[in-house]
Amino acid sequence: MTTEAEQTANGSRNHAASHRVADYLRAAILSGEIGPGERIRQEDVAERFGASRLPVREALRILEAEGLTEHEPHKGARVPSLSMRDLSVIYQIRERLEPLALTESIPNLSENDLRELDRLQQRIEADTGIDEFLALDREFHLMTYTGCRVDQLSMMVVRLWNSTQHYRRAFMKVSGSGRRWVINAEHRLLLDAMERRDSVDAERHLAGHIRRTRTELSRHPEVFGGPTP
Amino acid sequence: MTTEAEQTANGSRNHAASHRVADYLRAAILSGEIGPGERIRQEDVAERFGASRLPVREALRILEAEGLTEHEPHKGARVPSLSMRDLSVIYQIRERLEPLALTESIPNLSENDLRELDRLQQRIEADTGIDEFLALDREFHLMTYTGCRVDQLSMMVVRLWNSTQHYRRAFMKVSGSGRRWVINAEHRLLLDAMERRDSVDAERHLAGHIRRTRTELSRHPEVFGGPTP
DNA sequence: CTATGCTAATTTGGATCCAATGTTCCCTCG
DNA sequence: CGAGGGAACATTGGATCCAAATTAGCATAG
Repeated sequence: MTTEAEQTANGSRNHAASHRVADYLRAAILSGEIGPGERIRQEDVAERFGASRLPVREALRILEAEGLTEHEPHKGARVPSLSMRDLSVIYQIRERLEPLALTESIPNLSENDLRELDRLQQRIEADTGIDEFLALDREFHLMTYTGCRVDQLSMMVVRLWNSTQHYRRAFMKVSGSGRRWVINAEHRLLLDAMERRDSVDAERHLAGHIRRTRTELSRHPEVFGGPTP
Repeated sequence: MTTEAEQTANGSRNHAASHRVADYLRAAILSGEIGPGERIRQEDVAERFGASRLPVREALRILEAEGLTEHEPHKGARVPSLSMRDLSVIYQIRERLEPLALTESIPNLSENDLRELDRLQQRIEADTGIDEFLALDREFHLMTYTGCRVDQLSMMVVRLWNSTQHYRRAFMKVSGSGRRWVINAEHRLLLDAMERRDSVDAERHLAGHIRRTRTELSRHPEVFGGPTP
């Protein structure tokens, strides 16, 4: 599962233009280049992408179905803003879904995958900037689900990550780096359980990891004030 | 939550043509008119719908993102076939997600909603044909989630129902009507817990209901052989 | 008689053009 | 001076046209 493939939120290597545009826009939204509430004009995208508006329109329909954009007839597309309640429920969904994905994945992970996860965690523990941390953390978690062979489940998980990416960044910026220490410990416990192929234990650690993040997040309502003026 | 609105899998009353076509195709797939493995030709749909191919193309992108169709460049769209494992995992997802949606929903349900649910259950208990039963059962369950105000969660639930609709029909046809008795009892227990606003109990009954259906389903592998020759 | 390769027809993908709707800005009237 | 209306502009939605790719059918050679 390459980073590129993850972004597409589906395993198919469908490289029609609509999908390339969708990937481009998805990346722009995930990177924060396009923030919540911001509008997306079809012609701008078409021009920047060097194509006509048609593939852009199809791409916007895809993103709409993924929940990454909202549409109003004759008004266009914008990135939706989430409320604290929305975000909290999304974390509750993750808390129930991702352990399942993990259990589905663990039997299919190779020893090599596990070594790669270990290397990733070492890079996470190095003192990097926030953006690099976010990217690595995302890569780490999604990689633990690499072995999950059920497309619909992996897709759902990736989409949950996608729709919260912006708020995760805002959260990291205000919550300080004290949490990184906790996160690393939790990752280590998770990795240990995975190396023992102990699904039950791994599920428990993962659910706790997500639940604690949600709790911490709920203490920072200022995350919602900043980027949507 | 009207039946029509449910089908769209999102609360927005976005009645652009692409969405009307998407609704039309979705209904055709759910009703079994278009079965797994079957191909969808753009021009056919456009003609039958009295529009050009463009809205159809956008609609197909939407359905693709919803997992209701697969696409290959220059080959077109088809309804994907699910394996027994896929279906089983989808039921495991439902077993974890729907109880959450129920808990989110229960506090927001009016007394009137509950009475309506009761009437629905009475209609389910009447001895109807399979297709009517499937429609009513779907309406019943989705109605229990009416109070869930988190779009992403309701959307996920509806899509899980959508992607399994065809196999649920096939299952009912082979499993005989003995199960209906069990289903009715489980629905009654669920309704009772909901009327007491006991989320914990309701979650337990719902999870059990879904789990037992999955178990029963796994005893009927012939469901996958029939409709996809 | 079968297999392979070429050609023609079908179907999807993309671009441009036109129509419908929404928005903005300015002018006029109270 | 402010509010309301209208016209010009900007943006999205839909239809038709053309190009690219795949598939199917046929002919020919082994």
